[in-house]
Amino acid sequence: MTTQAIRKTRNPEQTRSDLLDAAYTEILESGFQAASLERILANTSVSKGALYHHFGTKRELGLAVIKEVIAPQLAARWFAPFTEHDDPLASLQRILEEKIRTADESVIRYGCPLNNLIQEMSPLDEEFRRGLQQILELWVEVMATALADGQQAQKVRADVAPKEVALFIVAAIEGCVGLGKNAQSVEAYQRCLRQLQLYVQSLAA
Amino acid sequence: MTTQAIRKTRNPEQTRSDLLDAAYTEILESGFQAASLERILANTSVSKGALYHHFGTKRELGLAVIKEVIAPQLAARWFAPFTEHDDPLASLQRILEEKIRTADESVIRYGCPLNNLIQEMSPLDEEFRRGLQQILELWVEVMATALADGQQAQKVRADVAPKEVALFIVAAIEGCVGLGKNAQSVEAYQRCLRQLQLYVQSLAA
DNA sequence: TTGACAAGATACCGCTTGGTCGGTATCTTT
DNA sequence: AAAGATACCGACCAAGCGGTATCTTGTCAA
Repeated sequence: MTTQAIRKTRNPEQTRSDLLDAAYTEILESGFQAASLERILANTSVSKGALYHHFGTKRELGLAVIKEVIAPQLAARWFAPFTEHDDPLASLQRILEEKIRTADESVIRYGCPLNNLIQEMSPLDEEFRRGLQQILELWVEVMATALADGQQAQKVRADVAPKEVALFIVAAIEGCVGLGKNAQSVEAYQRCLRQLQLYVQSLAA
Repeated sequence: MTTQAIRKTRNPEQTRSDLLDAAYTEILESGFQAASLERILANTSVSKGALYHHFGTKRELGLAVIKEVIAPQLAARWFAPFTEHDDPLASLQRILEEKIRTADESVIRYGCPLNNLIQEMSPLDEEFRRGLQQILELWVEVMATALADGQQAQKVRADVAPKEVALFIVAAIEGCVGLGKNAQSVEAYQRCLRQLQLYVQSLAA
């Protein structure tokens, strides 16, 4: 009875990836709970049947976005640069400098996707929380290791506790993004990160 | 036709205040968008008619929660202590110490109501954003003034920029709460605040 | 005592939501 | 080429949502 077939050729991986991308955007704009499947579908021209073929529930889709979109994105933007040099403070300063330089409307408008989901979902869904926590722990660990290495190389003060300081720096970063987001001010975000730079500088041996 | 009248005696102010309290809790637990009016009503035994007599829309209720519940609460817990002494760093250390000492499950579970609403609502509703921003600006201003006073009293390093540092400290606080919340760990929250204490200490003249 | 209005009650509405289901088209395997 | 599995389609559904309309009742000034 039903006439269908808009998608002539099949491409399940592409479909799945399209859904993840659209879901990521929708979640970034509206949060997870308020994210509308209909809107996601409208932005992908994927049918509801296809969606529910790839993901069992909205929740599964959300979890997949965390693992397959947000985690890699943050890894590329924040973790990777640490492995490049042996002076962690210089690396961190460079990362922060880059963030300050490239700060624009889009970052300030929707903030950090990780932080957004933490505030919204971590008290409501244990599996969401674990997914987000995994990213967070990796981030802290990468930074803590870098700081410890820096201590060995005599470039970081001996009295800093790598794990604690790494935790604090991550917290400060998320805080800066959050404040910038509410002020809707790229400049406030930059001023906040500048103070973080000064703090990082104070860790030097 | 309708049999009614559960509330024998009237008390409009009490009703309003009950609604604000219940809405505050519901928003804290579910976020604003996912907050259910029906659930708020169920927790107050107030009727829908009464709710819509006091508040025109759900949105108005949310804005009232920000102005009449969250703002005073934060003022009492974070701003007020500053006015008590002339050494801002000591005041801040004392506040942080207090937060570390009294940190418990409930703080860690739902996080900071201000930060929650910022992440969720500030990109979606300009009036929400302004309401939240007002609280934020007051907070930063109180702290910046205290720092500037501290500089006059030679208790704060002369090279710190009061406004910028105040902004950073607020960001760091929100960040610490956020991380503790996702880790669901009072201890992580405390460790994070301890590093903030060390930072604050480093501002001393 | 009464009239007017504020406060509160409840049934109802349109709409969106996440999710289901029977069916079809394409791809892979044999 | 037949068969079976995978990918996809879209109409449909119950439930919950915020909001409205119409009503009753408590309060208090005149």
